[in-house]
Amino acid sequence: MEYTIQKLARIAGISTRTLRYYEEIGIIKPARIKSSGYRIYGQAEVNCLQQVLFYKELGFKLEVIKEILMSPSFNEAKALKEHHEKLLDKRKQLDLLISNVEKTIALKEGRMTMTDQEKFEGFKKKLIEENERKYGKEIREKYSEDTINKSNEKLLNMTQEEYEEAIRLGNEVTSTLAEAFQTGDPGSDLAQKAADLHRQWLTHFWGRYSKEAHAGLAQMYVDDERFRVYYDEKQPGTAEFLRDAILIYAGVKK
Amino acid sequence: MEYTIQKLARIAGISTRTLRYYEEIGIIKPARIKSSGYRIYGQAEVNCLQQVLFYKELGFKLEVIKEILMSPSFNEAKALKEHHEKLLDKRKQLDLLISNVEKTIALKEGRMTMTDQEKFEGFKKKLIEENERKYGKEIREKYSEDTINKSNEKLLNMTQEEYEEAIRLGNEVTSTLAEAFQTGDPGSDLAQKAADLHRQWLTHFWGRYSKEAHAGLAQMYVDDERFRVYYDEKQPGTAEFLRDAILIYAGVKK
DNA sequence: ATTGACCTTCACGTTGCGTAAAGGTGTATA
DNA sequence: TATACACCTTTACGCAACGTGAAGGTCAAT
Repeated sequence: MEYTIQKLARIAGISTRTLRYYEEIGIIKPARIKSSGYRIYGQAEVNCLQQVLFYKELGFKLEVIKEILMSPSFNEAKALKEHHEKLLDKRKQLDLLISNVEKTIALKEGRMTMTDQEKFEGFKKKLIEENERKYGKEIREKYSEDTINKSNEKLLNMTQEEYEEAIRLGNEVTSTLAEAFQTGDPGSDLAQKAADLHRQWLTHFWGRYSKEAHAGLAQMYVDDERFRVYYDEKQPGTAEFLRDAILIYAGVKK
Repeated sequence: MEYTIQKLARIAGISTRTLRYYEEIGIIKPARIKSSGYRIYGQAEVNCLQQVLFYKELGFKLEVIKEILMSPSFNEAKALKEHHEKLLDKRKQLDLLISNVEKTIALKEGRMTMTDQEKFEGFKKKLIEENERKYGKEIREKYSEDTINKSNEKLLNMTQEEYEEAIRLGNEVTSTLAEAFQTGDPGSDLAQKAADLHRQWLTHFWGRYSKEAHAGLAQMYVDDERFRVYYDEKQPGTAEFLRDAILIYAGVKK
């Protein structure tokens, strides 16, 4: 049986380039070459190629395969064992690498969360300090020490996820409120939704909820200039609107 | 602190070529370049290089390292985990390869020893059969059945190493004998050495040694044409010479 | 004669540098 | 000041095992 280069490549499952390359480095030569220059391979070449591919699958370098196949005196058993040793060394190296990468991942993860934790903790503390500095005295006067302390404590004990949820809720309150403000009606569904969101937001900081406290806070939003500015910033009257919505929500007003 | 390319290479433990290559592929650029064209690196570059080498040790490709270091938004954790996955895949591949090589070694060894064993066993059996066919009757007449059977049994139980040792000894007997034959004196040191080697050779086939049996065998080498031809083949008179040497060695002659 | 599949050689690209070659620069010393 | 010597520069080939064209010739069938 005779094969053209492509036929041999197909039965061997390799490319014609590979066959030409093998010829180039002297591993397999065609049985003969036609006058047209076409390579013609015979059965012997098929067998040889089989051997080559076998050793290649075992990860031998082509130069070594060439040596093995070219000189029958070549100690194949020795070559196999040496190759085996080399592969074991390679695996050792690889294991070391993997272990190092794993260590790095653990370390980075540790440091990341550490860093983030630190940042987060620092952020929360700063928030509380700022609250204290800004509103401390007055709030402690208006609300019981207990409420404030619990609020701060809760803040400090919040996980990052909880914190982010609280922030998200806060933003939702703001946006819903802005939208509801357009209706002009603190009793409207949207305004009541804003009030509800505000309650949810509040419970993230206050341990428990009471209509009275909620209503009281709402009133404070109007009474205290600093809070009022925060809400009125974009739309004057928003603080008052929120207070009314909350009062309705809390059932102290209709 | 400013560094020339070689100084930086030295503190980093790499070559200047490597630094220039890193510059070529856009990983590290010198802080500035002097009018002479000399590259000058600063502290920032030292730090950057440190990062590069760190990732390189973890087996990252330079292109990936570049991405990691160039864009701070790059998800390093993800890159590490992907890399980790790739390394695990690589190890799996390697394990498979090693297992295949091991199987091949076992197979080849198995086949080799099997083949050799088979060859060897067959060879031994043929030897005995031949012995029986050639000399059987007569030898069984001259020596006891017991001696013959024991000899054959011993032959069959010989390991390949023992067998090869016996062959080797046999060859040594022949060569030493040929050399000793030149002296013309069966009592010479060399002839006695040949006799001793012959005894050693003999004990490989006979379980135990006795001067009498040795002397008897020696006599047979002369009396039996077939044995005599074997020894006299290269030098006529060798069989007789060996017999005399053995008789002296065994102490039955002086 | 033309198509379309197949063949040829030549040659560049891949990865991470090693290793020259050919020639300019910096600095210490005779 | 000349010179030696260490250091610098750019350019470019080499490595392993092919992949991937490009440019052009061959074969078999229509």
